[in-house]
Amino acid sequence: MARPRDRDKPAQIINAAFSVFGEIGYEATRVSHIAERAGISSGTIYTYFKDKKDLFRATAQDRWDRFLAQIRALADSPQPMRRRLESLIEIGFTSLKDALPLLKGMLFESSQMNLLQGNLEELYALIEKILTRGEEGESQGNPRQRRALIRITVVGVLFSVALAVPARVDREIRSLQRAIAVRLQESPQ
Amino acid sequence: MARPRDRDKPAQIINAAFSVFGEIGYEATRVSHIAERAGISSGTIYTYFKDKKDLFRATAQDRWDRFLAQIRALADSPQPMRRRLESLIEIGFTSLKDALPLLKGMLFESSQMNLLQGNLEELYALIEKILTRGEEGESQGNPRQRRALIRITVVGVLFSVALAVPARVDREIRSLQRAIAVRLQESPQ
Amino acid sequence: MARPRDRDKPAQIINAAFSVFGEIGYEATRVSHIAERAGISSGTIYTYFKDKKDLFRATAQDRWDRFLAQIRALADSPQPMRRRLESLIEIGFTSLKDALPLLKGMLFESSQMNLLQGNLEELYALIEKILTRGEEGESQGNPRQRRALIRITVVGVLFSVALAVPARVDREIRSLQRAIAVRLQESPQ
Amino acid sequence: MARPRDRDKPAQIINAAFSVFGEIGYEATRVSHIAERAGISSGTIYTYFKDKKDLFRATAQDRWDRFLAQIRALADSPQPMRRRLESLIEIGFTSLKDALPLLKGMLFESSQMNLLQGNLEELYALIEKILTRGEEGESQGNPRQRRALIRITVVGVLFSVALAVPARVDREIRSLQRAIAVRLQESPQ
DNA sequence: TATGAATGAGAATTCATTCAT
DNA sequence: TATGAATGAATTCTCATTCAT
Repeated sequence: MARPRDRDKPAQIINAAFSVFGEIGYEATRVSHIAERAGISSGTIYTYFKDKKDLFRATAQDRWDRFLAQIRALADSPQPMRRRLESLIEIGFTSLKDALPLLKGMLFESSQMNLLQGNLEELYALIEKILTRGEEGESQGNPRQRRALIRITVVGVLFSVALAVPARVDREIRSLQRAIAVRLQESPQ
Repeated sequence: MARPRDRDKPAQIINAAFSVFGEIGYEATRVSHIAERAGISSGTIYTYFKDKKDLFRATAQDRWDRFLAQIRALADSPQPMRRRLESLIEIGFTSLKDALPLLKGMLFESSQMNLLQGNLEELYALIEKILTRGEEGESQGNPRQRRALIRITVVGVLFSVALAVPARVDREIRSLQRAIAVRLQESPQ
Repeated sequence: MARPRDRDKPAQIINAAFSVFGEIGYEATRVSHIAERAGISSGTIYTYFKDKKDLFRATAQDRWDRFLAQIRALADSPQPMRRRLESLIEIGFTSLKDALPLLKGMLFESSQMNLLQGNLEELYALIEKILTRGEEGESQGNPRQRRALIRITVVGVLFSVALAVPARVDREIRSLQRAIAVRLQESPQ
Repeated sequence: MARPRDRDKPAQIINAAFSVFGEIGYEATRVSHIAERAGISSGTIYTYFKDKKDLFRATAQDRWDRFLAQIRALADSPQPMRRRLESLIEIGFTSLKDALPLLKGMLFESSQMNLLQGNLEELYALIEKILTRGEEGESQGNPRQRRALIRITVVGVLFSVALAVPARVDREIRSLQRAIAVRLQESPQ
């Protein structure tokens, strides 16, 4: 039962980092502030993370991993297409809302862009898989074009929400979600 | 009698700022570096701009103004719809490529988001005008939805390109441009 | 009649300097601010004065010269002693009031004055207590006057010593100490 | 577990500050110089003091507190009046000598002191002349002492007025003027 | 002479990181 | 391991002074 004393400490730090980075952004965030919120001393952070940048990376990765795990499961699920699409939208927007602080506060730093880029690539691939699996027989237009539209849509949704002023975030999410849902139904896609 | 206030100096500074901010981002940019690239002393910058933030704002605004001027002209042009659409895509992607350093290096700072947001609002409105003018008679689906799709598409293109690694920027632009063009032709829009 | 064009310019500058230095102190005064108040450009000041310090010196000297001219005249006047004393006090206090801004604004670090002031108040009170305690029965002249004399003496000693050149500090202290001691013994105080 | 917060560090810093401020004045003092003299890094100063001004205030207050503690004890001591007076003078001058650097270096613009000093010398001489001319026959006490009293009085009046808050300047002038006038009439001078 | 745009040295302060305890 | 005091590098902006006009 006795879990090693500090098994949870990194997670604890990451949670604190997530909220602080999310609230005020990478540059404005003080390591000491994260430590305070995690209920530890700032020195301790350096036991688990190389430096502030590393902590950020770990924090962002942690959230992406959770999100992609869901999408991956979906990509492999035996559900029929239409259901998969609905789930994709559902999961996507829910996760987005959840991870929004991170996206807003942290990813708008040029130094962090690469991080985002890598994760998006995997997401694009998963979505493409979701959208095409089971329809292999039928050529649905140019695949390059399909991929480009996926990219535009994913990125467009992501950053539209990220750019929204806090008071309008929920409304924006609903609005975009509806538009996407409608488009998917319309298109032969 | 004194050296006359150089009318080009602000532009000269803004150009230097544009390139430096664009290359390494707002936070990493040193005012002294901008001065150096502009071939002036750093103190001179403060003759024309209140502080670093003000210089950034002026730089970003300068590029947006050029871009929106083109889009505005287009929105008012008497060309037929199809031609307007082509121009929109043409101008949009050309300008985007031009302003990319700014977008990449500068706008990914949470403090700068508001700036972007305001400018985008006007762009959305202009694009909507371009897409709907002359077709007033026909109700083209839900206007809210149309606006949401415009937002997604504009933001999606903008940030997809911004996120692309430098070596792939041109390819990405071409790819997205083609996808958008095709979609416009397909949709009854 | 045609007075050389700029005969008055130095005086004009000095008057502006007097008022600005007097209002906000030497350090806080900007050369450009003096120029502005004098209605000239800041560069012009350097035609007449070597630098800011020199301008200050000239300004202070100008006022002292006016003041000392009066005192000098008095010292040479054939009036009887009592009349001379009255004039001395009259002139002295009138001039002091006139030159006060200079004294206040320039010779102190204005920002630090409050600090000194507060502490001195307590010191005055303590000294008064020391001088009067146990003699409550006997009214020793006007208490206001006593307090004024305490202030003059404390401040006089303090700043006389502070003004002494380092090599003379000890001598000055001894000299003042002896004078005070003698006075205390003489006065019924 | 961490290096315990050094209880003497603030005092150590204050002592260094006292000497540096005292030697070259507030404005000329560099925080880095104080740190160097205290044998610490400049950053450490900001662990204990908010900023340079706060450090100055603390330094000045520290010395005043020591001084006033002595005077306070004296005010409450059961000694007979004459003894108290002697102690007052003794303590006052000893403390003054001790705190002199602070007074000198901080409360003046050190650069301006010489200016004032030179002018005062002439004023002292003139006043002495006014007070003694025509009375040459009669030896009026010790001339050194007379000069010392003149100095104390002139400087005392000057700086008392300079220290007064603006709203009280007129009242202070009247009060001091009256006290001086009365004293001159009383003394056989 | 006068102007005022340009210069550029100069300094306080912050905060990620280290390391003595 | 945890702590948090200490470190010290690093950067913006001001403003006295210069000098091209």
